[in-house]
Amino acid sequence: MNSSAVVRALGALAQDHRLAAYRLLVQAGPDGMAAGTLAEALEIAPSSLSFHIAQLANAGLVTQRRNGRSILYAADYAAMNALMGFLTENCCGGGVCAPAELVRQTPECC
Amino acid sequence: MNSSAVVRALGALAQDHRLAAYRLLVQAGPDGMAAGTLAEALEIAPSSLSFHIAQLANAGLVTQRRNGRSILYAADYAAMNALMGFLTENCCGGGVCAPAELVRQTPECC
DNA sequence: CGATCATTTCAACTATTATAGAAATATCGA
DNA sequence: TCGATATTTCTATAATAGTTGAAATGATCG
Repeated sequence: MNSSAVVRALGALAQDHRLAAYRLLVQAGPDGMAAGTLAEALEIAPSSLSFHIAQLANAGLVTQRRNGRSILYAADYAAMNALMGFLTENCCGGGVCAPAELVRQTPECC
Repeated sequence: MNSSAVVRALGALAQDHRLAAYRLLVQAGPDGMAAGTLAEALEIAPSSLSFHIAQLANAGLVTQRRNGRSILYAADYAAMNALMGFLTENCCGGGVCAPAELVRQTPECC
């Protein structure tokens, strides 16, 4: 995960509706949630949800798949791990901290 | 750290120059770096640096103190810890993961 | 196939963000 | 105090982001 991907991921999460949507998806687990359900839960217009969720998807933070007429979105836990790794791996000049250990100890789901 | 503070922190980091500045400060350690030094390292105008660093400071990610004519900025590791904690603490419905353990195992510097 | 449902794309507008240069503020050294 | 240095604030401008409603796309069901 390079700097520009990290900026995109951080920017994707740096908005009320998108952070809320992402957290709903994280809680929803691997099954994910339909776009319409998300829009309803967040109380925003379907087109707004589409606009925001596209940014989360573009940043690689969520995946999408079709199920009948609905499109289900789900959090990508691996991307979250990579983001967290990047934010820690370069700290303290790289010497003192042990980011690899840290990530390894993180449960697979997040 | 509430949702709006997290959005502010993520937004502060979600920009090339600011992410680069923040990482320089993280590497610089507690002594920090002068505003002018940062502007020079990032190759941006002093006024631009001032604009960006103010957002990092407003988000609570960096601290500032005066040293002679210079103003030294330093990364606030506690804020970084809080941000990381928020991003993990609500995952998996709160049941499966062990974020408290995770944070505790993180070295104090990051 | 035609009607319906779910989602995305488009268009138009408003608000926020990023940029650079000039002016203002604050500190230090002579 | 005066001049030099460091940083911030102000001003103006260009670019990006967020919102809504309408139209278009894609998939299902009768």
